[in-house]
Amino acid sequence: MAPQVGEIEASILTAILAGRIRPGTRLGESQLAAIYGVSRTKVREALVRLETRGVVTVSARRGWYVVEPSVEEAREAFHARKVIETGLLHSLADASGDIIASLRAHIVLEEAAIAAGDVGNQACLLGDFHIHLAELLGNRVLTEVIRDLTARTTLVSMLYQPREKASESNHDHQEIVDALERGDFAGAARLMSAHIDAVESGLDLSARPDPLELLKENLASGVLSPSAVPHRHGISSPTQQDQS
Amino acid sequence: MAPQVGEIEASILTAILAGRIRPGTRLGESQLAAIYGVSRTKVREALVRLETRGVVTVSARRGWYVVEPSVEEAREAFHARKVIETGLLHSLADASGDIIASLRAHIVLEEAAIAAGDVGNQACLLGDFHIHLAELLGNRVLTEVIRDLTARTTLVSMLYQPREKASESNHDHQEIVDALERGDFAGAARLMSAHIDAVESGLDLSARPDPLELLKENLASGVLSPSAVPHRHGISSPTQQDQS
DNA sequence: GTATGGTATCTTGCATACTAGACAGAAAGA
DNA sequence: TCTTTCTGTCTAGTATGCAAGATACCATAC
Repeated sequence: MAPQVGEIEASILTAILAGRIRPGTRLGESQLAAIYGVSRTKVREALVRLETRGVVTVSARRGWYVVEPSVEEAREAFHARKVIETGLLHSLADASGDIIASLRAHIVLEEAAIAAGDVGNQACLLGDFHIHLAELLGNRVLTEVIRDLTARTTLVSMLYQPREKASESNHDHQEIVDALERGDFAGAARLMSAHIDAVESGLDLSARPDPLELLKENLASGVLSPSAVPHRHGISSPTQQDQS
Repeated sequence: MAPQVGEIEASILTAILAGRIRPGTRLGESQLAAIYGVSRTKVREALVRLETRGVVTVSARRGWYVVEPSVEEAREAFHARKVIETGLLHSLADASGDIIASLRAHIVLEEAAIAAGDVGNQACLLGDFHIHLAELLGNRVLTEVIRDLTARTTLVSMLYQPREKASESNHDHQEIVDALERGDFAGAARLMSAHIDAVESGLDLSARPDPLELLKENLASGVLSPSAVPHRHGISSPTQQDQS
């Protein structure tokens, strides 16, 4: 009946990655403890682990929140992914037929989710492609790293992107697998780099500036006229997100 | 007086990386709690964080141990480092004079530690070079990743290498910085790859086979004569290491 | 009507108490 | 003397209780 720490961790993580919990959402220890039917200790351990993975943060005596990556962090995460994933493809010597088949099967899943319009599942699956790719290449350490980085960029997408250009990503994935099948690993790496760039540039990294940054701008603009105060944004409160 | 969780985490980690605590050493919760003068809760959180970083493992109801990476894990860690660090160097567009100067200063520190014969400090500094390099390139996410991977390979070195060929590594580092100074990033990446390969191949990855493997060999050799049982190895007990 | 100050409540932070399981050593039987 | 079983002790796992602090709300004064 009582779930393990790992299960709680996974449950929270998938809820976040599927978009059921938005960045900035507060995750109260007692709340979660009640939901999972365990004591706060277990919940705490799960949250600590998610913190080391860069998915949640704790603010002392205020609570746990799903991270809202800054523009800077977003750029770094994308850059990190580009470095690692292209490096991985470059280091490849061969790709067995099994791997190609497995990746193609995954792409079919993506297409199905896109056709069904299942947004949460879409985001999950599109991220999973990269994790799946790393898994198939057999290095568990790198897989772990890519898994966490993908989680981060998925969070970034949620914050800065109105909606994911799912079919474009899906198309990119297909091209990458095509290149792999041809044995053109350098080409695959190039496509991967372009793909991650495309996802990043598809975001509106200026759409959601730091509240502090916004304030500073307003203060710098001389007289603080009432109309300059951005009432309608209301981004200073982490809990303002509706969680419907 | 009472140290923070982060301080405890760092303290344990540096002790491990400096070789003061050997792989396989047991880390009892109550023991550590007494040492740091805090309750088990804090120690536990520190250990959980170190676990997610791949430095310690917990065996259910038996205790926490400094990880003893298997040969497989060792290979994966080195491969991961090669992929990431060469990818990082490849993605480089320029290297400012400040960075070069900072790296050269670090290399001087390495030389000093080698000259002084300070083995623990040597291992630390040689690993730090890579972390320092990542830091200077300005991506904190990648730096974190490289930091953890370096910790892993340092552990591997402790297990499988009688002693680090410190001066060779130091020489490699110099060559990498030279290449960076010339703006030859592809060359630097090539040197880095060779360097990591050299460190890996310098290890005796067959020196410390799995206890299970050893047992299997002995069982396969027909009659289990008493002399065939490797008493003097005693690798089944994680606490047999002297901790002088 | 607005601003300010105080209080009440809710949050994590930390320590302690308790539980269950694993291991080791002793004792009993073969 | 060797093997097996049982029991005591030590371990992490978990829950709970209390304390410190931050936020939010309400009352009061201007």
